[in-house]
Amino acid sequence: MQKCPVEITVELIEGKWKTELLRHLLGGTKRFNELRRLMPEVTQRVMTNQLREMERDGLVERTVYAEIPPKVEYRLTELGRSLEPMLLEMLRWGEAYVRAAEAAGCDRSRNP
Amino acid sequence: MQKCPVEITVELIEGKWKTELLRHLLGGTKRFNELRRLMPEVTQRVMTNQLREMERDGLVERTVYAEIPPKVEYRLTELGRSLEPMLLEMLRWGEAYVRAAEAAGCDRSRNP
DNA sequence: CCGGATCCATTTAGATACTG
DNA sequence: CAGTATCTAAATGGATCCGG
Repeated sequence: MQKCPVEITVELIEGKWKTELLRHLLGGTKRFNELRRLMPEVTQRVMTNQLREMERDGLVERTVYAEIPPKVEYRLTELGRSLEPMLLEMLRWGEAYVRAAEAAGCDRSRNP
Repeated sequence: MQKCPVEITVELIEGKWKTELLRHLLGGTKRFNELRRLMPEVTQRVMTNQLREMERDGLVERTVYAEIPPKVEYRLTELGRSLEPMLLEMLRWGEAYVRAAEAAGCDRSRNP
């Protein structure tokens, strides 16, 4: 059976930190430690993983400069930038959801 | 720190079978075994879990009829139905992605 | 500065059997 | 018919240390 494109889309952005990374990268090219400073809660290993997955998926480009000290830049590919309108849709839906869920007293806490 | 609404949106639909369940439920109310027949690869336990999570999140309504044999219906709430336009956006983006990734020879296989 | 190598904790899903 | 109960497997994320 052929996998639904919606599912494919979800898989591309469902890493724990990917949407935040995408948000920062939509603002322009960033160096590795720049991203680390923007997201201090993420460990180095996990951040590398998430970025490499997005690279493999064709959303992110990685440029290594042969310098001492090393310098590595991450930027969105055209495909990555093409996510923006969809992410905005998701943002607006999410905002509406939060309002609706609060109004309905829906408890979204994961620890009952 | 406040969690990004995009991230919230992703969390609501990122279960392995949730988008498929949503697709079926967008077509109308379904009984439990009806869903099972539509998705034979999912085990009972997992299907129950995913449906219950979506119920807790306010996307799905569950109606139990006090009959023998039991009858349980699942249907989308208004909030759940409000996902449709966003899911269509994601569908269209996903389709474009697949075409672009294939054209670029991007290997998305998870087992190198 | 960037990240690889290890080891561990947690979460998620699947297999299988049983029940009101 | 529509679950629950157990057990196990796999995936994901995190902590920590090491290296060019």
